[in-house]
Amino acid sequence: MEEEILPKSYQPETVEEKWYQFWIEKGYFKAQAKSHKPPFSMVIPPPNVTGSLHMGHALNNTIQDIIARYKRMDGYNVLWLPGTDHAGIATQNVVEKMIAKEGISRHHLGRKKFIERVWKWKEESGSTIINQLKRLGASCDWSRERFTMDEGLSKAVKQVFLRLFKEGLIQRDNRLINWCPRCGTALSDLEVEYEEKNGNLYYIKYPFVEYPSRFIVVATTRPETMLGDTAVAVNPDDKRYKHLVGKHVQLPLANRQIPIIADSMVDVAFGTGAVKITPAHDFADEATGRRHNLEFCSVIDREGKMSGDIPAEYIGLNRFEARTKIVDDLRQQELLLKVEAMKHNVGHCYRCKDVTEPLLTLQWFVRIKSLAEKAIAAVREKKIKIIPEQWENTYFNWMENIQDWCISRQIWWGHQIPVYYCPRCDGDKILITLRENQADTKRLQGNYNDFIKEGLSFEKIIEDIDYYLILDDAVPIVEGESCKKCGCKELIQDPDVLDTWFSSALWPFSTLGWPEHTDELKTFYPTSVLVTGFDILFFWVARMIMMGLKFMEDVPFKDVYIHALVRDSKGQKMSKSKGNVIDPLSVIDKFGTDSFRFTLAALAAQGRDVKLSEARIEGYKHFVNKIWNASRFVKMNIENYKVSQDYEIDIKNLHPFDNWILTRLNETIADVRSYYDNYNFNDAANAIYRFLWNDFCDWYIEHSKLRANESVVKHLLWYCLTTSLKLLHPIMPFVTEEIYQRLPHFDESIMISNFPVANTAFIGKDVSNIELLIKVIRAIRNVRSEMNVAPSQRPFVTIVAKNEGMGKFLREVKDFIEQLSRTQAEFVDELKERPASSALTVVEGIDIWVNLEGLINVEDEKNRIMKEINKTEKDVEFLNKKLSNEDYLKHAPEDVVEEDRQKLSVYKEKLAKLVENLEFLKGLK
RNA sequence: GGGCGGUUAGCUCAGCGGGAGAGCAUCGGCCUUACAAGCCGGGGGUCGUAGGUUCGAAACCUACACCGCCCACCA
Repeated sequence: MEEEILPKSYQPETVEEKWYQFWIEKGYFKAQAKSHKPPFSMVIPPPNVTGSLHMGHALNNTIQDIIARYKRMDGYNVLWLPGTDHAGIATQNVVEKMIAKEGISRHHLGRKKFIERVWKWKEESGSTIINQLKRLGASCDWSRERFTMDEGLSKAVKQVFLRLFKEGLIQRDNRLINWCPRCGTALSDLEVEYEEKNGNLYYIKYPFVEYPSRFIVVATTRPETMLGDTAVAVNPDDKRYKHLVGKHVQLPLANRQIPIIADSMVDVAFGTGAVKITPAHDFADEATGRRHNLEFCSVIDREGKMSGDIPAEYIGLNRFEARTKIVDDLRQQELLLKVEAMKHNVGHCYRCKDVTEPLLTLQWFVRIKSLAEKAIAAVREKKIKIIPEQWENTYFNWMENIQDWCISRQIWWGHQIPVYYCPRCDGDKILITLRENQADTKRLQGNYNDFIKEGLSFEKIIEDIDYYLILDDAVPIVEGESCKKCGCKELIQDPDVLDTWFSSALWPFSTLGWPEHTDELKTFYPTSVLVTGFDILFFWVARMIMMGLKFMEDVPFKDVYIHALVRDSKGQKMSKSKGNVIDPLSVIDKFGTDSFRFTLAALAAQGRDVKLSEARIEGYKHFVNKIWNASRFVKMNIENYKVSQDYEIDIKNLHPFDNWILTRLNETIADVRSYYDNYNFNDAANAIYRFLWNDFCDWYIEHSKLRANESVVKHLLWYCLTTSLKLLHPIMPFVTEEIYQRLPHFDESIMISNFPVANTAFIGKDVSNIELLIKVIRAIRNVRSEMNVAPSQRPFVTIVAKNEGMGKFLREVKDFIEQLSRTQAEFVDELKERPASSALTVVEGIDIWVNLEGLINVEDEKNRIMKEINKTEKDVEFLNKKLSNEDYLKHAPEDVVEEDRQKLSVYKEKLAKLVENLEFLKGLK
């Protein structure tokens, strides 16, 4: 069964790979689509398929693995479904950079070849992060690994798009959107990061048409957009400008005339109180423009260059060059009044950090309001619990102010929008072609079903829509499909792809086989918990809730556990540019996976960022080693003992130490269970740490050296260790398995053993006797240390205690006192005469005299006892004061007061003895 | 501008109405036959500031300060 003696220290590298393979081979990670066990499911937040593991992943997946392993041991049919995300823009950018090294761009390759290239890269690098997750110990059901662009998920995406479209929830529209000139695509509002930058506020003079020598002055941070101005706005209540509303000004440089309009959006106090309005390049101005029916004049193109109906000298300049030139030109024409430095927020692309540009373009949008309302309700009604709860506010705040979601991206890597256009037909009025296979149609539920029952009614509803939409389902659309109007077969698919987060939003049900009605969906949806960082609360979590409610008519998960960010030891965000990135894999190599995982768990307090340092991980490596050595001890001590699972402990006649350790163990089990259940992983980690180290090792093992031949001790050494290993296994899977296998064990693996259940007989049991014993031993050790008694010395101690109650108990455990305090003890009922040259310490009314003969002088003892007197005096003073306060006695609960009274009498007694002893010492000279 | 978190020992944090805690670091003593990656012991804090509630506040309330996030169309 188990091997010989354990090596002196734990070597992670030799065991981790071995056990991971073992678990996989045994199929422990696999979930059952149908099972008599209760289901428990999680879907992994899919990492970027071409990415590699960073600290955020490590924390995220460690937490999920802790939950998965705990629940599995606790009897659940656990599905932890893994997978990766195609990560549209991010992946495309990576591959573009790669081919740029070969001197080519994606446009050289063409769409088809480029996408082939990306797939190739995906095939090459896609396993990197999966393998890294495996090194972390992640117990995902790898047989169910999914990818957001695999066949099944693509089908789900198309279904969802079609249905949302048919319900009018997806629309195509010409609106102002955030555009990244570098990536060449539209972005959703969320994909723009605002950063405060130093900029200028330029005051520009716009001459009146009727009085060219007079001006209205506008202030702007973006003078280059003035070429697209179509109005100047003032506040209707602004007395300075009231009379000018309706007049026209000459737009400098552009040679156009634009009106002065009144709009309450204008802040009278800011700048000059007159605002240039550029509806095609500013979100606020867009709204104003729509309110006033202004012209939308685009002057910046998709590459961020000046274009459109503007003077030739500006055409082709990039935005920033144009700004410089326009300011110069204005200055030359004396139209620039002044320039003030000003900080303002500048939007950046979250993928490439280029400055984003509001552009007017034709895009696809999800009308999200109605979806959001249901998603808000689900959280309000606690159908979904967000943990920690404080995030609910953030969620509500965002959801209640949600804007339509721009889902089209002008890139190539992703789910191409399943919409087709007929190149021959009249551009603006086209029919819809819809095709689905019959089986699918039958399966669809609810409104949708009714909706498409008759092709006619559907066409009627959408007859005003000006494009073709075809569900590219089982059969490729290009083959055999034709335009219903002109019959042409050369339909062109919309070139845009969907926002990556569109497919991610379907993840909890698309990965379970939707739109098929699978056993997996039935068993595992809704999933039990989603574990994620707060940074994708809006990107992902909120959208999953909306889509889940819409298409599954149920929440996608019951709990959302939101964990913190991993930062460096100074609390700074880890980033490549700062050079403070700690690579999880190198940490694993250096310290082992278990110490790393334990560190993450121990630091992952709810609502706090994780400040990670290598020193910390190294510290917990010591803990791993401590467990290892405790196991060595246990193993050596049970060598010739046959461990039995059925060992019956005689609860009524337990040795006090056994009673104590079992009480501590069971309390720990109950605590750890509750901590795991409530996502308090740091508390769980600390509780196990304390039990194993401070209780089991420091006291139980140490005391057991005196009882080494008792079978109950052998049993309990094995039992307590094995049980705490099980508690720890979710956090430290490898070392716990290694030790479990080397000790006598009754399951094939610790992974499939039952998670410990607390024996209620030991919860809250009175163990004050051992607690007193520990205090006595500590007090003696304290005296020894303070008086510099060498550890090799075994002084006599005289303990004054009647042979009844606690005194009797202490007499019974004399051997342990002697062993653990390294003394020779004698007990007396009362002192006949003061022991010579001894130091006195008092514990709960029990006098303990440590004989220091030949070891110490009187002066040292005087000093020591003075210190103890001072401390005790303070205690007495404090309690006296408290107990003489009438208000306290009147208001405080009985038991609190009673406790204080008892404490006071104990302290007073102690003080009297100490003082008496001091007086004696003084008399000695 | 709105919102959320934080401020407790040198460091990282727990405590969230009844005498200030842990780990690490530090100091002193130990190679005591599981473990020096260890054992034993010590020192160290007017719990950000100012008010308030209370018999009693690190904890609850109100302001303020500083740090960190998130959201927002002051150009």
